[in-house]
Amino acid sequence: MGNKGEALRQRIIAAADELFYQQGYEHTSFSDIADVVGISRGNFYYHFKSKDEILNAVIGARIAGIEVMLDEWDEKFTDPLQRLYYYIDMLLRAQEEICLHGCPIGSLCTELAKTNHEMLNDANKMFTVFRDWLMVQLNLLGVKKNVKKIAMHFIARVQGIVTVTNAFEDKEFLQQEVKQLKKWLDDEVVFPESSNRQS
Amino acid sequence: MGNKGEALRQRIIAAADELFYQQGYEHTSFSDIADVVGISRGNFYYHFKSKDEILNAVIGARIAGIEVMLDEWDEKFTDPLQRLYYYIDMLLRAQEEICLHGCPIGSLCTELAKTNHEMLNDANKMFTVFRDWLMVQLNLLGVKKNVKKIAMHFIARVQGIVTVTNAFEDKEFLQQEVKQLKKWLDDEVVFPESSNRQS
DNA sequence: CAAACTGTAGGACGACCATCCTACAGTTTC
DNA sequence: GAAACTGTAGGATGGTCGTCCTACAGTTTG
Repeated sequence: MGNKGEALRQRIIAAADELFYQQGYEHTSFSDIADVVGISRGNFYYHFKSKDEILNAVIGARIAGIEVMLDEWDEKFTDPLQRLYYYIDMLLRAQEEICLHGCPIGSLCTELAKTNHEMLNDANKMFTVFRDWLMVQLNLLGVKKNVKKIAMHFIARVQGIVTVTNAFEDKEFLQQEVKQLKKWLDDEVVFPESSNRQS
Repeated sequence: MGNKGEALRQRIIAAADELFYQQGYEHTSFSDIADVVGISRGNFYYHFKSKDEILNAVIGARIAGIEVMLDEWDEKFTDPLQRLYYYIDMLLRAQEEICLHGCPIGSLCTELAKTNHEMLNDANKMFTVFRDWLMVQLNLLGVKKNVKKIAMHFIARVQGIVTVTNAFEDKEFLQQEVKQLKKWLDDEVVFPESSNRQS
């Protein structure tokens, strides 16, 4: 059946996912993953031909995980504005991990860019999934102009908050920025008093 | 005299600085630096006792370099608003490098956080130098409330732009975000129409 | 000139890493 | 029950890394 092998494969991916987030991709060795999963080092090559292949599987799993999560959000909230608030509040819900390890997506992309890794172009698709979802919510809110730009801006705002929070290990900064980001969403995106400021 | 030795020490720091930016700290080996400088590998330990000591020297050199740069900006522009524009335009001036390697400060902090490196608390001082300078300029502009928060917010905005630009290797995104950041500076910080939005 | 110091070179080390290979146990298929 | 396949274990390999050590050339100091 290969059921047992597939289950182990999933456990390897899950362990690698967490370790890549906590320690970074390059800094995580096969031994690290093997220790967590509880299998032998060399046996890895039965499931994955190379370390890059694990990275590829982790990126795929993360993208799938994000899509599932966003579907759940869509079910949980009918109001697109509530969904966007929930997106921002993700920062609060994950504040401990963010303080310690930053953003799983942003920090991986930063690392892959540094090592000139070809898979950067796959990794940044994790952002794209969020972006597309954000665009849908903005559309539902009646935002007509510059929807894609606003969505990308949104993501960049979140990334900035995470980078600085992580660099200073400062949860308070994160908390006050979350408030400000919500205010921006209210004042500048949903109910722009004057003309649309996004140029 | 030790003059020759000191000169070489400076060349090592400069080479390490550039390589750490382009390749990351962990991913840069002694051999890499030695090749660039043109000296033997083992001889490193005459000038630096460990790799961490080079990192320490690089951080120190960067902080000194930033301080010199900001002093030059202060001389070049008398208007604090012009100085802040020039700060934002730094993104445009460095857009090629940002696309390829991100922010020298942000990406280093991200990496050090991942490896639980003690020197993160020294590295984030590079941000602090910018923050303090920003606070001075904001004060000169007559901003009285939340000056520190606005300065940190400023830095986070820049970091977000850099992270996304780097992840997507997208200079156009950087360019449009620069425009938006200037608009924010004008509308929300310098001439806030309604009440001060920074809470 | 001899001794001491400064600076450089390059090899040796032990550790770790990704990868490969072979051996072997368990299951399935014929 | 023999053959084939699935899955696991663990050692071997070759490379790279940070670090250490010794040798040596050049300069300075006595």
